[in-house]
Amino acid sequence: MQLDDRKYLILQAIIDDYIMTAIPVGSRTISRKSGVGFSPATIRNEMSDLEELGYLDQPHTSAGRVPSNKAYRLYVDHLMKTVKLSSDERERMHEHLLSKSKQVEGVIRSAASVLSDATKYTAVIVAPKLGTLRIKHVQLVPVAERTALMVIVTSAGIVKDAIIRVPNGLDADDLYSISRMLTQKLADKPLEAVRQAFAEMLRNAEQNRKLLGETLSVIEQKLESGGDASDVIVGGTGNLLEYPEYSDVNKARNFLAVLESKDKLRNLIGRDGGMEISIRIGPENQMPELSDCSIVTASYRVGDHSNGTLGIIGPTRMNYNRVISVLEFMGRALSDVLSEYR
Amino acid sequence: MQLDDRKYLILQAIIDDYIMTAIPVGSRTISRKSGVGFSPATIRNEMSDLEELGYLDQPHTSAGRVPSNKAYRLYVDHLMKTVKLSSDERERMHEHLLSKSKQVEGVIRSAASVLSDATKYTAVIVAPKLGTLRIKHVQLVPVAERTALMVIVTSAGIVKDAIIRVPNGLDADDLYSISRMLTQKLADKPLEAVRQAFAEMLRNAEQNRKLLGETLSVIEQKLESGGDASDVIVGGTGNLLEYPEYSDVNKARNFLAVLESKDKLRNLIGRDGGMEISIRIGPENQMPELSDCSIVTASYRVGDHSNGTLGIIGPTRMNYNRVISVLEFMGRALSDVLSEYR
DNA sequence: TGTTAGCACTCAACGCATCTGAGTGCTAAC
DNA sequence: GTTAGCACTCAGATGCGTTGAGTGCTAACA
Repeated sequence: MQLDDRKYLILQAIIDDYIMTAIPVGSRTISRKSGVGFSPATIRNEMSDLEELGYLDQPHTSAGRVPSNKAYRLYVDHLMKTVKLSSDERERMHEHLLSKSKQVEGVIRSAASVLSDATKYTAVIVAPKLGTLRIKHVQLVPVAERTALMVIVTSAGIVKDAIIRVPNGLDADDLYSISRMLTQKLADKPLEAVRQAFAEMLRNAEQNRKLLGETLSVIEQKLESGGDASDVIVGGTGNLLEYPEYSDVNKARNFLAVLESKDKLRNLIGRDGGMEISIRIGPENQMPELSDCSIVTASYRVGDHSNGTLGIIGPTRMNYNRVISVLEFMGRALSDVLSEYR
Repeated sequence: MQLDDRKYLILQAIIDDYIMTAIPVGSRTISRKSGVGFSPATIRNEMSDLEELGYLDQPHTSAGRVPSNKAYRLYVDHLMKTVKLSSDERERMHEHLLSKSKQVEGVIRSAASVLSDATKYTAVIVAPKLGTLRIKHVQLVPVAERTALMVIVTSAGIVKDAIIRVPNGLDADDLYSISRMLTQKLADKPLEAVRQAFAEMLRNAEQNRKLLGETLSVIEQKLESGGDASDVIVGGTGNLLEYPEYSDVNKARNFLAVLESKDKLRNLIGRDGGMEISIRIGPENQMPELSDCSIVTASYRVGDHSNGTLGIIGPTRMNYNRVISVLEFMGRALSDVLSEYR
């Protein structure tokens, strides 16, 4: 059996309706819709076919039909018609995005809150991986006896820090000159070159080998690691509770637990860096806790080589349409705002 | 009517029971408890008195009694017997606290997760206000045309940054020397002295007045403002859903909304800096959304003058006892770990 | 005089039967 | 190929009696 135009039409109508109402859709409902000129009986026949083809599920005999994940996949790939955001709304979002700023993290936070407000789902934004950025400045600041804080500033205006131990007998001035040396050697280099510079420095170092060694290993670790908890920012945590599919407290708790483990989230959201828009529906996101959620992600650019990810997590029956528009817009807006800082 | 020993005993028994079960307590239940040698009838009389005195409420005629906020207040002030944490448990918490570290923020995050795990409620930790810390280092790093990132490192190893505009004609070297100057003038000064130093610098500055002006105003703003969103860290968001009082989705959503607005949270948790342990029960915390929550806070020290706050938010029938023990312990532990960095 | 047994009373919660209506599948007519 | 008609299904709402934990009151007891 093949999908003809009428089947597409009906499937689309069902999905559109279910996305809005979350209640199983009956043949009468579809029949009444403008644009569909068939009687309930005809629709029923088609629905029966669609169910056999795996696009619809029926919770129980006397209920309407519910789109399957396969149906959503078809929907986002072919059926969905895209809508544009009103310029008014774009305006508002852009404004809100700039409202706090002054800090990269602040901008990202604003973005998360704009995203979640605009979509009514949960927003997650992952900062670009340090390893893909370039170092701008390294500074060792003595904070206590034999302890210093290492601050790394990257090209995107992202700042990372770590506490390191300092060997005896090094005073503030020593740390300053080491900082200057590190900055000179490492500035504007991509990760590969940084590693090379490390090796060279260690070879040539007559004194302070130990400190240099530790410093470099911390930097390397920062650059290579996926990132830390502050790189993942979540907005609209509570939004999911709006939806009937999460009125089950247990489900809600599972969901919140995922939102708290930033590492999982980073893997989930941050993984597809390159693509424009990525949509994962239900089980496609490989995570049993989120098997009835969909995740839509886009990316934003920071500088030339590096990008972060912004994403929306919502029920599989989410308003893909709108979510995609919002994500596309915010991806661009965020890129613009952040490259101002670069 | 006065509270005699027996009334205290019974009230305590009722509260203890209700804290554990969350179901209204009947006279039989109390009568059966070891330590209370009276028949249900006697208990009933006493309960009736306690209700008249405002310590107990009755959801409906044929239900047991529930402690009122007044009762909880009496409980935490006089009735509650404190328990000690097992050394085993202390050990485990301390270990977990050190597990990530390397960064002040990382330690605080760990602390939040330890707190929420240990209590099964929601934990909030507020970093010390910048204004109470001392500046260790100021650095202006050029990140783009006419734009620089200002990084401020404080004595506690806390790092803040902000984007600032740079007037035309200043190159990296200029920014470096200005950084050095700022660091020299501002290092180790408390807020008052910093302000004075500002004034003096501005008076003497022949060139770069504009940049200096902006820089200083940003620093001042950072020092005086309550802080930004990253200063408030929440753990165990989902824990509250464990409790029957939050099985109402609406309540849960309200609660989550409060946890998302970091400003409100900071006001709520960070307000009583000085006191050892502060307990606010229900309406005492002046926030309608949290009128059936209790908030218990303690503080941790960073350096000599400065302290942050750590707190637990839970239902009014929370296990005050345990929460207090855990907060006291973690307050000390956090102070210890963070002063290592100082 | 304080304590307790006894008893009638209350009322949320539970189980159970019934009703309702949205929805289906099938058949026969158009 | 489409549709009207009809019997059938079944979750969810509604109504109702039962249950049992809990109370308050009274009278007897130590």
